[in-house]
Amino acid sequence: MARKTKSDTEQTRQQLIAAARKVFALRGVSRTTLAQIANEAGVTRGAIYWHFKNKPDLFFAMLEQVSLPMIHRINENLPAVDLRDPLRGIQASMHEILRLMKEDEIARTTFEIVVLKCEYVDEFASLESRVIKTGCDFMQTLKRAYEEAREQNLLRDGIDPAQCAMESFVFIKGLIHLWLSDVDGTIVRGKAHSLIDAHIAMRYKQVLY
Amino acid sequence: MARKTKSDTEQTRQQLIAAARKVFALRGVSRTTLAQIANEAGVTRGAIYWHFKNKPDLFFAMLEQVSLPMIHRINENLPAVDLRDPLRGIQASMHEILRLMKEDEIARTTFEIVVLKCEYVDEFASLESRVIKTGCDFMQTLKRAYEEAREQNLLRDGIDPAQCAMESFVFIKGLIHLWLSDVDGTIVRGKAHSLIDAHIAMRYKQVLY
DNA sequence: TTATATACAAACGTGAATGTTTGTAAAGGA
DNA sequence: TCCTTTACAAACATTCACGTTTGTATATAA
Repeated sequence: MARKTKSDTEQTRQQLIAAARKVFALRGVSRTTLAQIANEAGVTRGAIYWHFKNKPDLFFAMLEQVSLPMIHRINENLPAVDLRDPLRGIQASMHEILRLMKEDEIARTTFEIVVLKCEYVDEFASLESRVIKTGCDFMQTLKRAYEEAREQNLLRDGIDPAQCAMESFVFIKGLIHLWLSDVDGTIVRGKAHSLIDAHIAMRYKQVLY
Repeated sequence: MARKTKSDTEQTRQQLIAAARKVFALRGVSRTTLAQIANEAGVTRGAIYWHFKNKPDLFFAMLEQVSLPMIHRINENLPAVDLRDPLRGIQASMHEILRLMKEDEIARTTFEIVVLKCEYVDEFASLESRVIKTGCDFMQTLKRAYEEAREQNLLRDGIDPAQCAMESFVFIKGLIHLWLSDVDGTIVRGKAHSLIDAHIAMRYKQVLY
């Protein structure tokens, strides 16, 4: 077979990842065969075994493509938006997550696979701890923002920043799951943004709107 | 082979369901083979094919065993606990869910499978809509409780009962997922109950504790 | 008591996915 | 120009899970 140039090679790799994402989302990770992925990418299994060790390896390569830039984009919204009001930063960060899932098809599909089309066992069990760890980092950032809000006397009395941060994390976790499950968009998707606003509004000392 | 009496037959069926639950939780639904389940139950695959059509059929039978009584137990806590304070009813219902997951191993394992060890595709895609539907019912009940709370002037100003109900549903969904993911219990499990209390407290007109 | 249906066990056949090996045409270096 | 390596395709061998069929001992009904 015709050997490709270096950029062609990388393109094949990217096509394989894209094909894997598509088939994973359609058939689920376990039920997806490497032949299906190869077929979707217009190559044979030989190409997969050249670029990746096996299915889990391809799976994690697919994750890498989105996880790192995503974490960065979400965190950068947190502190910077409005230094005088950290709650707005949290709010913006949450809206950004939703925006990503709506507009970025790659991110959305990847989320979908991680949440609904993957079983957390054996080689994939490590994914669980990775997700948890990322969540903890996010929670820490949230906590700092809430502490800052309290110092600025914005936070409602009797609210503990750490607990509040965890509750926000639980909230966004649940929201993501429900948003993804609500495929026809009749239950959650239409109201998700205003839900975030309500979630944040409840934390203010006085309700502003 | 020795034919069993009627009660023995039902016992075999229950053993198969218990074995399926155990192996599903360990290996994930897709990777679990019927031979593994039969082996765990101390029978052969012949017994499985006698009692169930195939793996999905066994899977849904396993769900039936817990879903119906569970829904009932959770809902019964909602309105009745304290008619003078519906928010306490919501709170009690949420605590009851946690209690179930902690103390009822069958319920916990089943939750674990549904949340972490199952891919929502093909025959199992219908499970997603079932979960969603159950959630919507729960949300409706929550909404009525919040409306009642508002009529009794317990609810904080500016809170919309429908939105508040959805946020509570999102909260409990996220909490269940994180509780299950937090296997070593260092992050969420120890604080889950107080998180619920904080979630409810934030909805009161004045913070009581 | 005999016949039949029950509740499985055991064996069979089949397809299909995996990992590996072999083949091969072209790219890139010397 | 020639050789080596690359980037796959294609073929192979093996395992394995599934569904089906057949066998069989025994409860139960007649």
